[in-house]
Amino acid sequence: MPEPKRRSEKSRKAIYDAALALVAEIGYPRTTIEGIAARAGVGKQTIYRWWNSKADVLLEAFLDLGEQAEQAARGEGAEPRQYAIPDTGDLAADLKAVLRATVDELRDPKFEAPSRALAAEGLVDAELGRVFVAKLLEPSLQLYVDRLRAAQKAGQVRPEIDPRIALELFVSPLAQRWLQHTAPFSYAYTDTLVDYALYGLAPR
Amino acid sequence: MPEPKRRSEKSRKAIYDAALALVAEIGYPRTTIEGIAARAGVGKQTIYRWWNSKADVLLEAFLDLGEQAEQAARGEGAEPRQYAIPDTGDLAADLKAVLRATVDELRDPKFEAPSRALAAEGLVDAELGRVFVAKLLEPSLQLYVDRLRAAQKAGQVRPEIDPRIALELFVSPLAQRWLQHTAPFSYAYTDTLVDYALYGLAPR
Amino acid sequence: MPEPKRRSEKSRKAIYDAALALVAEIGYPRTTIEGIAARAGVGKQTIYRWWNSKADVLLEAFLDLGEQAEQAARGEGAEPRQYAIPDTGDLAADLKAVLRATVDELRDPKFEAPSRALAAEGLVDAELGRVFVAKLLEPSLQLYVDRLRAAQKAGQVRPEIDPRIALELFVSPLAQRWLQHTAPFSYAYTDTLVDYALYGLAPR
Amino acid sequence: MPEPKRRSEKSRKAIYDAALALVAEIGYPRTTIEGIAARAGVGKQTIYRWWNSKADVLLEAFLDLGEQAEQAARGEGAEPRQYAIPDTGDLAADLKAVLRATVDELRDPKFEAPSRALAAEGLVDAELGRVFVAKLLEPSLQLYVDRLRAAQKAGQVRPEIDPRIALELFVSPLAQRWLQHTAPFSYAYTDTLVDYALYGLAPR
DNA sequence: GCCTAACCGAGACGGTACGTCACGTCTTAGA
DNA sequence: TCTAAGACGTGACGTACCGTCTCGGTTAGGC
Repeated sequence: MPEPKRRSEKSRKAIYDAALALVAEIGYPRTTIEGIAARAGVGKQTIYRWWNSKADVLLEAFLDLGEQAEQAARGEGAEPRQYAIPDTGDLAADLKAVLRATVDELRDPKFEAPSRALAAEGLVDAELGRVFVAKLLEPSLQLYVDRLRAAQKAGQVRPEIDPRIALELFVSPLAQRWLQHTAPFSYAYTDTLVDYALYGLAPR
Repeated sequence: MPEPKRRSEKSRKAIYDAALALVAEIGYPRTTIEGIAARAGVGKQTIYRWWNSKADVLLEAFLDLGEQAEQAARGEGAEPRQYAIPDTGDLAADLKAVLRATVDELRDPKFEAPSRALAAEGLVDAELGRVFVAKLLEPSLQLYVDRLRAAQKAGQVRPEIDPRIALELFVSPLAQRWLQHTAPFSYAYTDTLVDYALYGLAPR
Repeated sequence: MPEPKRRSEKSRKAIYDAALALVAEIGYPRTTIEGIAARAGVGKQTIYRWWNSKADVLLEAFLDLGEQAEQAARGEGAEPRQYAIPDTGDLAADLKAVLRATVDELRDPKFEAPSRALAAEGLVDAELGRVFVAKLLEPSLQLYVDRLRAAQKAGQVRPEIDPRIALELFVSPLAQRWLQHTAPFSYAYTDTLVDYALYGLAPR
Repeated sequence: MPEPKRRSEKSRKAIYDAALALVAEIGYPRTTIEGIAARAGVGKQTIYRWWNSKADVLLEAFLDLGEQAEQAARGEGAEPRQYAIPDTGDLAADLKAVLRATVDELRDPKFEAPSRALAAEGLVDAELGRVFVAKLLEPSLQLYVDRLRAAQKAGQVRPEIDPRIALELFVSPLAQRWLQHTAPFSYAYTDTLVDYALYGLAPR
């Protein structure tokens, strides 16, 4: 039970950097705790003192990366609620815009390696999966819930629809194509998903 | 390089059995090639001669399991095309029935451990992922394509709909809930997915 | 490369003991590094960290055995130069006595297995052979050189004789009989060697 | 229990060649039975059928090499008893000549690698050692016995001398210097050995 | 402003599994 | 019918990391 007050901030950052760099460079499976420690110029014990596994390290590093990005964004723009889904009144357009942005983000190689690795590890390591979903996935999904509820109020979505399920109609297909490379994804694809989801497959 | 004609069928089966059993008993990460070899009563080299990795072994073992199951089914029933989606004329009912069956199957612990492990490994190992998708995923998805095309002919699905994308509206959400435990799944859930997908979120 | 200061003395001793015991029990060829590690309760890496080969381990173990024996002898006797050849004035008698003692020593099964193994390995592994000769053989031979030089001063050996060559006349035959079992050896044999060497084969 | 009548002569020769070549090229320890079989273009079983170990193969190959050399010599010269020690009446000169020839032979790299390897293996493998000594060593030594007995009859060696021991005075030192590299050897050295042995170390 | 307890880097340790090599046995295709 | 080819179970190799454990040194908090 270490004393967080004495914790070295410099080492913590160095470990995050080393972990992210190694996963990007050589992939998650070949990234080792010894490698992270060596790259960070840190003793192995310093890692074992504060984390339980390399997945743990990477998860925190990735969360930290997100926070930094958020703070950077918060810093320049005056807008405090950066990460909400826009509401122009046109639900289809708003969803398409957000999904297109998501496509761009998923293609950023900087995010791809660690998030794919964490997703994979989360499938097998239940505890990590729980944290991964709670910390990274659900907050994003909640934004869709909010936007869909607004759309319900505006009469653009049927009132009996459960937004938490509804969002999966377009989010999960994109996630699956990304994670499993089942098929390529593009703006056209996400646009189509939104149209299909909103207007259904059956003739109207 | 090795000569497949001289391959020992007994060893191959024993390796399949051992791999599946170990993954089920102690989980994929703690399953080792040495462990599989020992359990199968086989030399390590016999595994390395025919497979590249433990994921490879497990994938083939799982495919073999599927083939055996299929042959068993083919044996008792007279029906040669066992694995098609039924077509009663009622698309919604047919899809709901198939998804309910899928829910049951995904809950079978015998299938859960290896398929979850393979899915996870496929996310990170591109080559394995490709094979996983091609051999296990796509054949199943093709059945939905067929059924949706039939529905289009019957006028129950709009003709401009792309069935390969349409099927993702209900298949991917289920897959994601199963893989990532983002939320529980049930018959009610899959029924809802089918309804949402067929009739859309927007008011009709 | 490793830091000798942090070296575990306990492990080192345990490895020496295990190596000597195994060579004595099952013979050198069937002694393995894994076996030594297991017997010593030590990780294989701890052996590979400090030695290059099992021959290396055994050589050091054997040298250590000699040092211990020497220290034990030094401890009880007051004589610091324990290992010189006695000089009673009678060269023939002195040499015979030493060679008889050597015969006894070579028959000690505790020394036989490792030293025979090291000698054999040294024939084939040049580097090991060099060390074997320098650390084990030459120091002993030097004692003969000293004794023969004293004999030269006393007029018992012709002054033009090279002691380093002369000693081989009785040492090498004994060594060869021991190593290659070309013929049995006994006190009578070594006595004969000394007589032949001192007085020559030709009539006087 | 194989049937020697059906044995393939071509394979036998090919195995000898391969074994000698490999030992010369990569050394005895890195020579393997699989390597010999591959090099000889022969199945492993063909080796295991006729020999017990790689030392066995090498020993026979080496003996065969000697026989070939002998037959070649016998072929050109008319002299049937090629390998006796000459008797010019001058024992010292005869021995010096033979030892000089031996020095030359020991320096021949073609013989060095296999004979050194066999000697080493013979130290540790008792059965092989026995055969090595009986087949290779003793016949040569017997020639010295014969020559020394002749010298005794001629009054050049004291009658009470045991020739089998006497020969070791000059043969063993040379053997040891060669095998163990304890010191270099030269014509001067072997000449010296003969002089010391014949006339003794003590003043006459 | 000093003391001292903690964290720090470094890395040796007992282990486990890796992927490779060679062993000696056994089976098979083809000459 | 014999042989080359080589797959098989076995076991050791030498390496890579695991997670634990010391070791000095440094560093910051409470006295």
